Amino acid sequence: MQTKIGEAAARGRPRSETVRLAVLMAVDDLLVEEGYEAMTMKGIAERAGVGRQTVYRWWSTKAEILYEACVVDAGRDLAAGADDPGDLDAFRRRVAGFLASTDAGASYLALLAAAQLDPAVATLMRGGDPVRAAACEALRAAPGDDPDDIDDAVAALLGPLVYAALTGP
Amino acid sequence: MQTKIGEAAARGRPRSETVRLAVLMAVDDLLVEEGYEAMTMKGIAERAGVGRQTVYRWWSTKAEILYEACVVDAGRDLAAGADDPGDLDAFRRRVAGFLASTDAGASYLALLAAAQLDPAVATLMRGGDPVRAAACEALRAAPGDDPDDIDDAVAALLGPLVYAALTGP
Amino acid sequence: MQTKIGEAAARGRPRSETVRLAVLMAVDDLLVEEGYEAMTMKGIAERAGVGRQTVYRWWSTKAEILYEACVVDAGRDLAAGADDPGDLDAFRRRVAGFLASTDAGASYLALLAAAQLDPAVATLMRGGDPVRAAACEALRAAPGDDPDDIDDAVAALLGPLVYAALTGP
Amino acid sequence: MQTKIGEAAARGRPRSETVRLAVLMAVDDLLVEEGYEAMTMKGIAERAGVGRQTVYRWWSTKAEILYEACVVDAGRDLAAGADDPGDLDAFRRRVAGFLASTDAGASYLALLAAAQLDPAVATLMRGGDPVRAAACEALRAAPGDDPDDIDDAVAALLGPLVYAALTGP
DNA sequence: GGATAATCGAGACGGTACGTCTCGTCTTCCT
DNA sequence: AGGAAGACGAGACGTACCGTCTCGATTATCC
Repeated sequence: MQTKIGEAAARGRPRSETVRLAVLMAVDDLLVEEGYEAMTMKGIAERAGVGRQTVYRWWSTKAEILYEACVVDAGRDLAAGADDPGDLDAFRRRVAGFLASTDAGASYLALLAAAQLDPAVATLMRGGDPVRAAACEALRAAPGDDPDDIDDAVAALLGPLVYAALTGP
Repeated sequence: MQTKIGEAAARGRPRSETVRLAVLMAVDDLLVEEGYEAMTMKGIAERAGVGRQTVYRWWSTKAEILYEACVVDAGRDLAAGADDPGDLDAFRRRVAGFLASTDAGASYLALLAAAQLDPAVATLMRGGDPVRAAACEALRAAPGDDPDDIDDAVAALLGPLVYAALTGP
Repeated sequence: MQTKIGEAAARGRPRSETVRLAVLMAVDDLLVEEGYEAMTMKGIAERAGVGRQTVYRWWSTKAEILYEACVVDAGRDLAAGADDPGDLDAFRRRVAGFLASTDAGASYLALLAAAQLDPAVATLMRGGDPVRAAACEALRAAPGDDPDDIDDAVAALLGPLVYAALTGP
Repeated sequence: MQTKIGEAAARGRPRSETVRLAVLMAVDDLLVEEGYEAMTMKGIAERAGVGRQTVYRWWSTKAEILYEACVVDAGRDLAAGADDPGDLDAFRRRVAGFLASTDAGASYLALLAAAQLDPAVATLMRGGDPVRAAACEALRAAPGDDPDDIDDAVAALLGPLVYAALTGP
């Protein structure tokens, strides 16, 4: 197998995909078992059976790892049905299910909360919030006049769902 | 009269109100200056000019301190206007201003987020959420039929406001 | 009851002899039970059933308390037999028994050690070492020419006994 | 050949000899400057320019560090002359000089005292007392009949010297 | 096929917050 | 005034995790 034309030749041992997946799974598991606050870089490395430096080589913080683990699954879980692109009520039900019942939903809520407490995480989430992106798309596809302020519309659509998930049991 | 009847005589040196206020103010200041995540019990004690053990004697975690600092101000800032008890739009504006512009609002958002990441904080907030309490009261006073599910009604009322505050700038 | 003529009238509540004895007994007990290092002012006060400030009012350190508890008993235990003032072998046996078998002996060894580690205790012991005093008296009463250097003579007399007690089981 | 047969391959970063020596020197210095009682694990780490955890990784207590610093030097300082193996008076002079004038001698006296106050230190010293070991060897080499009780002989030999050093200026 | 280079597991390193302990002082009420 | 109770500022305790570093071992590409 050859390297793609135009790519710098990758010298040295290539990154282990096994390690990447082991870390992402470890983060998912630990979030459920211990919660975000109790989760540590040390614990993640040990759970994944991986050296600590190896984790730091590819991610800077636990939030970054969780974000990567989250976006992969969020696309799948959220766009799952993809029933009627214009049905906002169906989208609402899908988001509610995502937040309440999936690992990726729990990760997303944790990241949303962490972004509130740590500016570094806020920067991470600012650009690529997968749920917000899905909401924007659903709003665009929905019939009716485009709202004046997209932010208000998203808040009206997602706000009650997210609030219920945050304060719910 | 020296001590109230039925009250145990207070033995030993009484708790210093000065210290209590210094700690609450320190927490308010540090939350604004450094953020919740960077705030530490050590830092709070030093900022308040108080021994570390003295802080631990009265509060277990920074969340507990912040909660006490928050509820005191929340009642004042939130119920301030109290213009028309039945005007939900006025209540919405008041909450939006509280979340966006007051120290107590910032504390409240931080606690809401921290509750998502730390089960201990969740327990703390479960019982006495001052904003939720105000929302329940506003809903009760508003004209119109009482909603079937109070939780849904609160989510519809506060959700967009809180979501906007969480994801806003 | 009246105050003695020529003495300043003792105003206020007089010092409680009960408290003094309770503290001295507590120190003796705690030395045996927990050892000198583990003994604390707080622990002494609690064991004696006495306020902490009350202990500090009359003594500055645990060494001072132990010293007072020691000298009272040392005189009794050491001069007990008082058989033949000139018999150095009898004195040796008496000292060995004192160091090995009495509470006051244990206290004395602890103070001797503490003096080595803490200059404040060293100052305390410099002046009034009860065992050294007894040894000097025994040497003076013994027949034979007075030694040139009293320090050497005391070291020759007490050294082996103290060393054995220090390193013994 | 890379690793000796039967030896486990040393994994991870090897222990820093620089750190070990820095800590031992810091202990020696602090004992002289501040005394044993005032010496703290925190202070040792700071003086050595070393993390606190690094000290705890290799030693449990300040006594353990001092012991390691002491035995290294004691062997050198004590067996230095080694003039006539059978000359007990020469040995006495060597020990007296060791106790009075060397850092290792001061460390030894501090450990001897600490062993009296703290059972953990006593256990540490019980096995490997370097001065006692030297004394046993000197006695064995000395002409004359072997004593009935080695403990008595050591006490007679070292007792006066140690006692003088303990109570001296 | 040997040199080069980046990855991996392991773990020591300096640093810092944790929550607990005792210190010695203080402030209150009670006797 | 003495004494018991207990809050106070201060600071060391031993532990945990932080992020960095330095090892030996492994696994790829390049010459």
